[in-house]
Amino acid sequence: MPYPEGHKLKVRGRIIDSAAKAIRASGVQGISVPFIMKGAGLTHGGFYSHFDNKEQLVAETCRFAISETIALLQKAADQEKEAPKIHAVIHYYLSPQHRDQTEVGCILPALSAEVSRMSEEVRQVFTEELQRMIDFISDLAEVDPLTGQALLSLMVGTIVLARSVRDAELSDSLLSTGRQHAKDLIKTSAQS
Amino acid sequence: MPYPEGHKLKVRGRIIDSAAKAIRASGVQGISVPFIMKGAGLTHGGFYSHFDNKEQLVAETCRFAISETIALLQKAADQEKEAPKIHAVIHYYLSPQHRDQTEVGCILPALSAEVSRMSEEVRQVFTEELQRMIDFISDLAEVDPLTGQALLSLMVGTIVLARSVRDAELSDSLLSTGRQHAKDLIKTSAQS
DNA sequence: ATTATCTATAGATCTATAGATAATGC
DNA sequence: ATTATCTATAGATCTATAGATAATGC
Repeated sequence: MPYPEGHKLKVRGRIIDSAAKAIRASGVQGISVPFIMKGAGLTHGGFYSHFDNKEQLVAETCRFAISETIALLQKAADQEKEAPKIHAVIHYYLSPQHRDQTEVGCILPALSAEVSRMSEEVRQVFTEELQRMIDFISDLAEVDPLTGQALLSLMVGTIVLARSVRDAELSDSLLSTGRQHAKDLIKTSAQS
Repeated sequence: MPYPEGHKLKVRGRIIDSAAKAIRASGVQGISVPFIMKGAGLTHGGFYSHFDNKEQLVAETCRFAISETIALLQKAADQEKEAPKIHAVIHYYLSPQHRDQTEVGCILPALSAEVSRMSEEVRQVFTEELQRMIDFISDLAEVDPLTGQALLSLMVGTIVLARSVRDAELSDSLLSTGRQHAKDLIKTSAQS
């Protein structure tokens, strides 16, 4: 057997890693296979021995990136000692840092619109990962899954809009209002 | 003077009209100048006598499309006789119809992510139009502009996610939960 | 000896431009 | 006579493939 055990799998991981950054930063249609491969330290010709096509890479990248995001949110929650853990997640998600670092941020605000227009396969993966995200949020906030859905919708919509405006003040305002109403949303649902 | 008065302006309008549909359906990077021109009944060569480049068309299309959306929402509000007018807007925006008809729907869920990565000029136009949308929503809901921002974030995020999932039940659930929480959000803010 | 990766390239786009042609008002 | 639109094309991409080369384990 040439090459060390698991060599190809590691390289495959590097390609997904490169794709995850590039795609979040520039969108699926905004990056090319050669660009992703360059980011993994390879040339474009080898790509097709790892993936059938670009779409398959996108699907795997979505799965990978959501896991990464959930891990980061979990870490933020674990570090919170006083306030409710969900507040730490809300502050992390709706922070200027998360808004400004698209390439390592959540894929939901970055890719949802584009995924809507992609193949059933990609949308299927996206759906499963979105569901995991909803479950994670609902559990942490100790609310029913429906409230979790609304909370996630609010957070995703806030980041989407905060990223698109060319007005620092408005963008910051969208974030802070989003944080406030996200917390209110949980409180209101607890009362009913 | 050859050609009737205002002929070129009318054709320009037809190009923007075609672009507005195509871009919302497939994204800025998902459509080509030839495709847009074909939709306006023209060939691609003439495009550059109407616009400097594709970006300029996108900017003008954003301006046009938001006006169109505000007009539609205003119409929905005007038709409501019993419930608060903002409820009619919420139901219109978060309807399965709006989710399914991307090409004539609001550009905010369709284009925000892509606009984030475009030129300052496009983002400037987008910002101004987003502000008009926030003002429209706040006025109609009779809430402060900040609450209007959160309400719009929730509505945009809900449509973005509802469009991306391949699971009719989950998608419908996102919409109905979004409607419920949008109304709650207004009620809660009225109390404070 | 085997297989991952590289080089080279086919074929299909895309944006943008230049110059020819067609459609109008005078 | 003037100008909007069309045809043709340059130059730069992009995805995907085929076959050559390089890197490893035996």
